[in-house]
Amino acid sequence: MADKAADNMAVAAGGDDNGHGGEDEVLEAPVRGSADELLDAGAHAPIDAMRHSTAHVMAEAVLDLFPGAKLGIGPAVENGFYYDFDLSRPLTPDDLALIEARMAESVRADHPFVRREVGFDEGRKLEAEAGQAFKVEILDDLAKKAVEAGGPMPPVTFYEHGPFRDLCKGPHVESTGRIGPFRLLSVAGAYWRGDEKRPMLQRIYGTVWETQEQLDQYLWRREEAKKRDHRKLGRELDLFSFHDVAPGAAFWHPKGWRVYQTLRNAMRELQDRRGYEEIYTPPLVHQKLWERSGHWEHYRDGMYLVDVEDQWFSLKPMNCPESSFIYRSKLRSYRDLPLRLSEYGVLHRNELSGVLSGLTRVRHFVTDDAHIYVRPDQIAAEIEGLMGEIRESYSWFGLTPTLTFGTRPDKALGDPATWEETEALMRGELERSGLAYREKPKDGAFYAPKIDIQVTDALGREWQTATIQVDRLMLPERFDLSYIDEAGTQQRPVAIHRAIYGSLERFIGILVEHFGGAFPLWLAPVQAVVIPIADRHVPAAQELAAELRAGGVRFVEVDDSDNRMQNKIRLAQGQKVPYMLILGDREVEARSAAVRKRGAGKDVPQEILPWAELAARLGEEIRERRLG
RNA sequence: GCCGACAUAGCUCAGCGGUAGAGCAGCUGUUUCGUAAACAGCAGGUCCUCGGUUCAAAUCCGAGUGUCGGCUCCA
Repeated sequence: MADKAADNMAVAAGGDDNGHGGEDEVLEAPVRGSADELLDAGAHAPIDAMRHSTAHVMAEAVLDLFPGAKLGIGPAVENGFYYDFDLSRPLTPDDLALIEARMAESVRADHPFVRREVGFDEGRKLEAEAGQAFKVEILDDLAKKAVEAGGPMPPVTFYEHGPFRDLCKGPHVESTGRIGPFRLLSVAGAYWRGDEKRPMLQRIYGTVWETQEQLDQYLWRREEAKKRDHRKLGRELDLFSFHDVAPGAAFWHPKGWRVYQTLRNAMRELQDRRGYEEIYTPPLVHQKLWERSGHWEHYRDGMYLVDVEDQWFSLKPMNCPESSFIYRSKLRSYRDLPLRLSEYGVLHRNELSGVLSGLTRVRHFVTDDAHIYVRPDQIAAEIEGLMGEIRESYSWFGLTPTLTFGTRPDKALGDPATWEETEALMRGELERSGLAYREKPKDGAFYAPKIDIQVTDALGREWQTATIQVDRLMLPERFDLSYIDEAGTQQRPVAIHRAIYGSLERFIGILVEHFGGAFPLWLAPVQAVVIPIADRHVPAAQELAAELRAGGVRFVEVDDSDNRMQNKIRLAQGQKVPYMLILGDREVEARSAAVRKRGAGKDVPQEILPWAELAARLGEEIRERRLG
């Protein structure tokens, strides 16, 4: 923990993670895999008791099939359970089927779960004799804790069913027969106690539910999530690709880049309205800047270094230090504030190879970053403005943001009274914003309280997008920022780090999955396809396309292939194009088009609209960023 | 980075010691068609890379790279 805190202390201006991939600086992370946590398998809700019981049954099956297997821990988790094992060989998917079959036998046998409590020494002896080294370790930790607390040795509880016994706090279902329909899902490596220095165990994940219907529903949701996987849709919709010559960096295809630009332009339009000014600073920056910001000392491993004439430069992992150079490029008056500098800077972070994943975890990305320099008395008003920006921009996607307010951690820098003052301001604005928020005490950055933005997508999955931090210390102090107040004296400004989308890459990944590739008209890379029924209708189709473009529908295609109309419809459908406009003799004659709208059911009567009206309607739908 | 799995045509996949296959997409030709796949032909591959075993390797072994599922990390 101490090391971790030290790292964070040194991050200096580096505070704004701005939502790239994730999380915050955890100063007070719970000790993972602590003995208490290990024993208390999280089985509190009734369904969790069943999930945890299923984990026991799975351990029984594994022990049966792999004599000598050592058991790690096996808690209930969201939607299911897992159990960690140390086995003589790697598991294969075929093994899962075998284990499942063996589990089914145990369920049929309907063994009762029996709780047994013994003295500490006897319990430890039982596990030691069984060769369960990990369990012994858990017990020794418990004993150590008891000694430290000056208390007596705790008793040890086991749960037994049939031939199987496990160190466990419970609770469990009555008997194995009470276990509902289950399915083993996957095998993965997991460090013992989450510590990369400890042995790697094999973790089997499974899911179990009260009813077959619930299991089917869950498996369906998994399938649906797979179908919406942005990596798959990105290929199918020709949005982007990845190549081994640049791991962790997307190659944006024309259609993907349309989405990217549309998204960025929407934010630029909002920022113009809100008085932001856009800047651009160099991506390659000298070592001395990173020394000053603290990155050099503590994040060098995560930075891409470039040797230029025997001097070290780094591709920037964040924008804020450079933003401060522009702030300091001239003397600032209190009248200049708030100064809102936005930047779509190209950032590089050398993420570990194993964590890369599509657009959601990349090494090269761009954030809709901004640094807002304000006087202390302007903080509240600025936050209020930011809350409005968040509410508005997320409404473009039909997403409801949830905010998480992280307050002063124990190891915070600076004066607690100042912290409390800032927090009170922020809390007040959170309340007033009407947005849903939860407070996570002590979850702020060590130099600034922060607000994280999360969204829940159409499948109910939560994603972290961006972060707002009210920084009165790091950027202002480390980079010695000042302004001249009414009295002519130097004052420190406050720097608000903020992003709304966070990483554009990640945000597009989320949107692709949220919409399942069916982007609303304003965001769609192909907004309309004009489908001439026969070749003789092609010239009219071109005319219609031109009229639509003139009306503000930028991305219109004419399918003049010699496919039959049916196939053209099928292809456009597969590309999830919002509007198909079909032209045959009747329509050309009347200068109209048959409108086939994406998602409209068969029972909806088809509209035939004049070209001019179509252009006007679609143009309006785009300008208003309607969701369709 | 760690554990495991995977890598064959643009895509989805089959082949698993004996000179590389399908469907879709592509190209060419025919077809000009009324709301989710017209017909025919052609072309397309250092079987991820490097090394090894073997008379013979897409296939077996090793290393590397990338991807996927997790773990750890995430300024």
